[in-house]
Amino acid sequence: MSTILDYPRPMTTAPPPPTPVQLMDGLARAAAAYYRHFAEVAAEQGLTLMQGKVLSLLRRPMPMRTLAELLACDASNVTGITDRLEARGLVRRAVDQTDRRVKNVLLTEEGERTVALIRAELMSGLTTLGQLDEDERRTLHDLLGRVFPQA
Amino acid sequence: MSTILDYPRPMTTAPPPPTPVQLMDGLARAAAAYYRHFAEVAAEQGLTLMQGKVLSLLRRPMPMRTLAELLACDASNVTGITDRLEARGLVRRAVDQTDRRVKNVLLTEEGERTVALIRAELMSGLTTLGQLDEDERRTLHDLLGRVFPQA
DNA sequence: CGAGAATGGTTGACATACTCAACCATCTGG
DNA sequence: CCAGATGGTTGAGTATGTCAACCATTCTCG
Repeated sequence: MSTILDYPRPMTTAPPPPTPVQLMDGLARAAAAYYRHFAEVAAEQGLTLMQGKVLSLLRRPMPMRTLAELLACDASNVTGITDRLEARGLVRRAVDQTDRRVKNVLLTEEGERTVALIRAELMSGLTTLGQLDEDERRTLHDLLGRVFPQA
Repeated sequence: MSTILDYPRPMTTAPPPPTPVQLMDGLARAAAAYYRHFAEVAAEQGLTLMQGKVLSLLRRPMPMRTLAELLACDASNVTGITDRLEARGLVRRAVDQTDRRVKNVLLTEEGERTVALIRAELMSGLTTLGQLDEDERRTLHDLLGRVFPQA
């Protein structure tokens, strides 16, 4: 059909580049799909999306305030989420010894187990990731890092 | 053999490919950053993340049920969100003529204006996207499409 | 046709997420 | 030592989210 619109391009068939709008749509779809998957995985452990997020962030203990910044939400919100996680025995508050205002949140054994399950299920559910070869994984990682720079 | 999809790098230093875990982390960071940005843009219009999401989905009128599927949430949830959007005059319910059970949600003029602002601000805020060249945009779009296939 | 099942949407009850203002405890800098 | 900054909690209020129960309409099939 599209015989007329051709213009000189490399011998390999290069599809037309996506418009910025299409790219933005792609990002939106990807982000939505990621969180849909994450929410499902968290739900398997009886957790909400946010509870799963917090557990995932706790690779190392960190103050409530830091969690609030990472989640981009109010500190009082973190209080509530942490309350519920603590009530389930997945998390613990430990008063910081150098600054007694600070409460460090850390995973309990049970919390470690749960987050390990979540991570495993998160990976095994995204089978498409495993279908990328090394170059593609490197490229995707690099491009995402450039579009969404660290911090 | 896919020479055009590679971007230039010195032959000697091929950075190590990211581990699956690192890649998953990259996806998590990107998704979080995307929604943080989206939420900020929506907030500029006095809207929540979900309200902004719904407006963005309404490129064309669609039944409540379809919205619920796209948002991956319960239909009764969509009722609430639509109620609030309708109360602000951004959206309207129209009974479908072929199936009178169905209510199609559509943007009002005001809703169109608002979503246009959101889209514009969403783009102009992500300046990093504009810094990718054509090949990189094509590659990113392609890889995202493969990791998160359309429906 | 007509009775029952299926579907789209709303309502009500309830848990969670989220923000804001007010507040206490602790720390920090003159 | 005191005034202000900082970390966290509480309380009020709204939004989001699920579930069960419920109409209205449509579909299925005897």
